Amino acid sequence: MKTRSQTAPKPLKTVRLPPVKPRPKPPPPSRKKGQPLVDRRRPKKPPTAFFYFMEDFRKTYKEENPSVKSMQEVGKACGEKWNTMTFEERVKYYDIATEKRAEYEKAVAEFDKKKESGELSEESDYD
DNA sequence: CGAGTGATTGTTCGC
DNA sequence: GCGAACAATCACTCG
Repeated sequence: MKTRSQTAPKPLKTVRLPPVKPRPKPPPPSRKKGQPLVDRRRPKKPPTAFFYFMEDFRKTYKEENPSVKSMQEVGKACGEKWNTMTFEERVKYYDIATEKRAEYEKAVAEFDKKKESGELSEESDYD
């Protein structure tokens, strides 16, 4: 047990995320044709540690509460559990999220590169 | 039949 | 520094 660095889990460095606010044109999810829409536009924001936790929590919750239908209740349960979780447990998810963000950063760099190349000049046409 | 809604926290950007 | 907005999930609901 080395020093329990119970400090706030924020070893995250500021990564340059592309502006997600100005959504020029949200691609219709109905477009099942062709490749996943992830390749069409900028990579979406990676899920946060909380979401990774929810991903696992979801299954457990559904198994213990098969009567639950909407995610709203699960979301609440997740938030409550998340707050009761210990720092060490949360760190596990933080670590995943951090790693994922690194990959995302890379994806953005590549995406930007392609954009300049002209491959993704624009959404010429979904079809 | 299609797309939005709702609830949770985390992360990031703009000013 | 704060506010706004978006990330996944999935039954339900409106037009």
